[in-house]
Amino acid sequence: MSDVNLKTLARELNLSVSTVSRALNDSFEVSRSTKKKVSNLARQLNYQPNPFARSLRNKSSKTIAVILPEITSNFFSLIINGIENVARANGYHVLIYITHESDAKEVEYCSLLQNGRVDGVLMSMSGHSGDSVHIKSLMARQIPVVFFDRICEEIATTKITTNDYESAYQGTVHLIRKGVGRIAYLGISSGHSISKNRFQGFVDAMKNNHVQIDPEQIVYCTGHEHTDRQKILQLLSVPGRPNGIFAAVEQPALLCYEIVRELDLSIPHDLKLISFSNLRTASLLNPSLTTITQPAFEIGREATRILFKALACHNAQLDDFTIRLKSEIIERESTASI
Amino acid sequence: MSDVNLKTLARELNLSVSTVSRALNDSFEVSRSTKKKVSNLARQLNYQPNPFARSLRNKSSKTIAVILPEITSNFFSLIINGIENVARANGYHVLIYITHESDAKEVEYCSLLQNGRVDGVLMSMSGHSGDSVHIKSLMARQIPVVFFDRICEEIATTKITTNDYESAYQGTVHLIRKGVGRIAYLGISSGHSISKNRFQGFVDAMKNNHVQIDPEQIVYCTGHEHTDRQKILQLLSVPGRPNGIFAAVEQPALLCYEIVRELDLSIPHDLKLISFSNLRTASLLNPSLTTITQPAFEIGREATRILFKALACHNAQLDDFTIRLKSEIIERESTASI
DNA sequence: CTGTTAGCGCTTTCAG
DNA sequence: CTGAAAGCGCTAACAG
Repeated sequence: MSDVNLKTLARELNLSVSTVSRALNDSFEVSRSTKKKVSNLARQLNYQPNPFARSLRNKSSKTIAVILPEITSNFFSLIINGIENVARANGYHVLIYITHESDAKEVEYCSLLQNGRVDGVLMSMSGHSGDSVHIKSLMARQIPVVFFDRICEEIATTKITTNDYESAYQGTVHLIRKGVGRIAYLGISSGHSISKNRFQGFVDAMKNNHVQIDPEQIVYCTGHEHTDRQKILQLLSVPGRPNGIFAAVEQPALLCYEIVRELDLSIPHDLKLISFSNLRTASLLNPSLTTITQPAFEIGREATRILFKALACHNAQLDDFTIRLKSEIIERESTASI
Repeated sequence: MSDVNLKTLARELNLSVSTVSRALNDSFEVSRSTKKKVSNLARQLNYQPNPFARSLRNKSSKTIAVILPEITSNFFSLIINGIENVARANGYHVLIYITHESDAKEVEYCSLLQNGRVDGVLMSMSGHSGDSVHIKSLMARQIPVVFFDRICEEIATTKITTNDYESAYQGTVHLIRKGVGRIAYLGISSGHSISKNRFQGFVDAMKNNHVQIDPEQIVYCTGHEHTDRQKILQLLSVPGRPNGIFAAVEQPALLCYEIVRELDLSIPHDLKLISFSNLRTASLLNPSLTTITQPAFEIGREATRILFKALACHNAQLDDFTIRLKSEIIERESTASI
């Protein structure tokens, strides 16, 4: 660590520490000429204020935390990109915490942030438990929290997510319009509002279009590849197997696609797929894998903007409302089959 | 921010601040009973030490920074995953800075870190300029820097990367063994050691196997999709076009694959591809897209471990050497054509 | 075993 | 316009 601090500068210039501080902070009450002298020397010695002394004094860290379940999906890394983008533009630093879908880690990280390490938190819940005292306790300490994507409905704050119900509905209709009669649902088992909304969108679309839902063809994946593979294999191996699949999450969709290849089904002729996905390469994967793509970068940016608005107003209470950005249904044109 | 601090605890328990501090730090010189009392109250009031006061005092932040060119590729997000993994296991926090391939931002971020905000830095150079004073200045201030992937050879510190020369060599041989006669090289224009090593591996493999290199078929992409598309189109449109492509970077390979689809070439029969890639979905993309896959997660972990070793020894100087983890050549089995 | 005190580097009254 | 001094919350001598 450098030993260039205010005292160094003050000594060198025969000024007091406070004057130097004021000069660097561009205070009204310091002469133009001293300001010049100070800032010149500061630049020359490459002075950087000690962030901890400053945070300690100002009770503000110019740092925010992102807590999210994973990072190796394109969706979340795009979100981080958006967050970093806005944060840097505001001179803020970004701490990253990955829960790997563990509730316990989420609690641990929240507790780590209880004492001012960050001015605010952006969070996508791993929370399968539905418990949220750790978050409430964070907010009780005046640390604003904004949710993105996997929001927590029971907490009164601002939430950014997508129009999951509508896009699931539209996506299902999309399959139905293609004349697909036996549509399976591929989701993951979790109590997230997101899963619920997507499932409801699927169900309503089916009902409103008088397509029957076969309970056997509603598959909840676990995230364990082996188990999920069995489930999907079974789904696709029986005689009355589906000829369309609506996947509410990306990972099972990819697994499904792999299995389809192994079973040597002909896509898209025997099976049409639509999936929530932010894979940039989805278009390369298969012409029939129509995607419901969420505006990830924009989600990250918007959540961060909202957080900063609160921070700017001396931690003004965040209003309790949900912004739903629109997902886009992207259909591949090609009809090549594999 | 919470107002539970050492003073609060001390007042409540009729102890001095220093005793409370010692008790919480599990010092030798405090009785078992007071330790109990203190830690009980601390837990009860959910006491969290103020990180800034601590950092200011200890001159250590328990935080590291990751500076890297981008995050939305699977490769880099896997690396971050590895970094976070080791950092958290050591009780460290992780700050993220994305340069978006901009040298200026890299310089800016390094300067932000000059004054103790972090104890160490993990870095993958965007540096196209080859300039590295900003990094030297960081190290001059006793902040250890470990490079990963895009290392900076002229800086004397530890570097973690992969055996790029060897795997490029092997990859090329792989194509040659398949009987491919006209092999194009797809890279990006940059002075990175990585690019150089991969290119050299390609060249040497070609020479040693007496396959001629056609200068027309060495294409350097820019990262601008439109330009790159033109270049690749041209490469594939001429009569004596290549029947094999060695891609030293993932992005041009994907672009290439897209174009191939548009041109309706038959893969793998008319064109065999091999590419450096960490796409988890590469196997789904195409059976012929053999990949050279870098151990990204392990790169992240190893770099972080090495950094911590230095931090543990009171910022012991990091030795100047390069660790080269092995990439894996993964060939898809299927022979289906698109 | 415990308390007193000084000081990390900074900002901000309060006095000139 | 500038300086002296206090204090943010913590740790670590030093003294009992």
